[in-house]
Amino acid sequence: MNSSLSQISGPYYQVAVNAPLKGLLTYSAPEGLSFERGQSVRLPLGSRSAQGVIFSSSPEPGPYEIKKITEALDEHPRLPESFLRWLDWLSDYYMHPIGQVTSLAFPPLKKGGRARKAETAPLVPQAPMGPQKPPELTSEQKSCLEAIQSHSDFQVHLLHGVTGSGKTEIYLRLLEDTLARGEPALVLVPEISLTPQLVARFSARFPGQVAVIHSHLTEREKTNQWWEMVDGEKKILIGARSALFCPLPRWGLVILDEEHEASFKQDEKLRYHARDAAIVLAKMHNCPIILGSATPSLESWKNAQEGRYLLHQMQHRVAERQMPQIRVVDLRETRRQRRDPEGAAEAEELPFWLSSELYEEIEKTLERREQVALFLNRRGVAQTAQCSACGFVYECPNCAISLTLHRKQDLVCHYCDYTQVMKEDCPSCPDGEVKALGMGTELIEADIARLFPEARLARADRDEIHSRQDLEELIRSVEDRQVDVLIGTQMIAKGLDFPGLTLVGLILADVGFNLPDFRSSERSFQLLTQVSGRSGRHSLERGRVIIQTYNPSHPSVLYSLNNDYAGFAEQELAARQALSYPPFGRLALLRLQAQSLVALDQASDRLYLRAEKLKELNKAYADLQFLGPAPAPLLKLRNKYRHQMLIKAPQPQIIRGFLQQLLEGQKWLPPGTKVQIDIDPMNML
DNA sequence: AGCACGCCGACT
DNA sequence: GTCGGCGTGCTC
Repeated sequence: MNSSLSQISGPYYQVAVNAPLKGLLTYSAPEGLSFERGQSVRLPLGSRSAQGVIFSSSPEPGPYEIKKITEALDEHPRLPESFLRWLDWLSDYYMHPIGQVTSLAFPPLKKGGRARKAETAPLVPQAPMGPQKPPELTSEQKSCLEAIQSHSDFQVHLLHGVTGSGKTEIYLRLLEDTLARGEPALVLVPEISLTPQLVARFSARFPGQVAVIHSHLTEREKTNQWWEMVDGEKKILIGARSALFCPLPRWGLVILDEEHEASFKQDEKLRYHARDAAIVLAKMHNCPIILGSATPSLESWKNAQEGRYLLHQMQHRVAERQMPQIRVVDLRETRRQRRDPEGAAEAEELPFWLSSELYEEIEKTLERREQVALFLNRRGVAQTAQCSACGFVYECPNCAISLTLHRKQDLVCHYCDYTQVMKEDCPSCPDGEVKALGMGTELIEADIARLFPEARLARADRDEIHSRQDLEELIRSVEDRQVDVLIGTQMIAKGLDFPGLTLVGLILADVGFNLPDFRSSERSFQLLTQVSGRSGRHSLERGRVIIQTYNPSHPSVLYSLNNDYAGFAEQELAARQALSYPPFGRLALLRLQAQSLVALDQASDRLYLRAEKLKELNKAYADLQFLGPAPAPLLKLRNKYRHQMLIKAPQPQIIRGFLQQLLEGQKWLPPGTKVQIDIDPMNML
């Protein structure tokens, strides 16, 4: 589209208003005033005052009683044409009200605007090392960089580099080019890896040019960073997915690191995928976008294989550091040996979750005064607590899942944080006793403390690490070698880079192998690869990784053992194709929610009948399949019952058309029920 | 999302 | 008799 679109002339204007309304609302202009597309205005809405953005104009008022726009909000930037088209795309693709999508392009603090309070501490950490000279590039890095640099227009580049291959240095070089052209750039990373270390590395190279936006900043801090980018005072915006909505004056380059991360998908309100949204944003603004990962999502990998994205690969670590040596320990074998009378002595000594192989490696590593990290993707001391007589399990009253046992007999729901105290006498049978089953990070910590009393331990999980500051402190103490053994969930599996870390143990790779989700295999492979990648990133000596599992022949284990991403992708893509799961075909999830099961069942029945009829009557839906509605894997979550319907089709437009017709006129919905739509869902629970 | 309207329980 | 609980419905 062209700039003539912004030359709109009233007298009536269609405005995207911050309210959950399907379309735009029509307003008139105050006498003598006219507006442009993309301009922000304040207007009356019902009995209150709201903000909106002008999208178009019309000569006719339409069949409503028209109200008058109050005033133009001139301190806000006029949103560029390409940005407005991107907002429109988001609203349409994710089926979310345009006004609510548009409201995300405002700074969090509406009042006060640019007026800034002096910041107490600099948000962008100063690099402790001071300005640094760029390191020499490896030949792999050089050729990737040159291949990317040869495109100045829109192009999706998939940068596939093994852990430690120096992807960040490529980003920095590309940002140098962008800055030299005087253009701003956007760098998106998963919230969890948005640590001061990462920001410091960028700001060391580009002092005074970097702004950050993430969820742990106060509204005032976010607003200040927002304005510094919008006003062009800073040129590089590093942020979590919400930074996409900062209306920069231009977009010269978009970088999205760890592109496979599921956390790029927002799981509430506007359920957008930051990767897909960023690609469309780059396309609208005709600028290149770099997707980086050691384990690309299968969606991106297929796009690269088929030539829609340009693939750039780096298969070696920098400075001739070797990939870690990975050993798989078969826990079935460990258990068999310990049942054997001759192995009984060992069984006395070692906790059930610790193989002698891992134990010995921990011992050797500690003797060398190097660091160990142990990962287990599960918090608490036990998975659950169960009565040995009647099988009773404590369940969360809000979420219908079993509670996890933490220390001091606290039972905690990991979905809603409900807590209660466990009583050892079984509440449901006269003489039963409730005992811990399974394990979690707290148990690992207690056992390691007993086995290695000299070692200094630290635990990183959501029970220990509540704030960004907690995480910073933990990272610093590991960097300063105040910690010998770090025990954690995946919170520490990603992006962290500790020079002294030479042994990584994955306690139980199997957690997650068999979740009711077609992506569980891909997620396991990613986790195994990311976790192993933490080991020996800086030592000349080869890092070591021990993976404990009951499924040593699981493809995720076998392929990550050989560092064979391409092999894994090939077999996993074949499996997906057989079931027409993404990236072959598209999915959407329609979720029904209600306080009562009666209302929910009624809603489900009506939805099913409507879906049947719609599919029958419309040839366009011949290739579309819908499954359910059926109880969601978590039927009850946060005190709401949930049913869901999974919709599969070859193209996303088919699904959207179907959903639009299916939900038309929500009169059929029983009172008290709500519908939620998730396009391209990542979380099927 | 807000905000008003409206219809039932326990309070000065 | 009113104050206020939050279910329901609308916003150009």
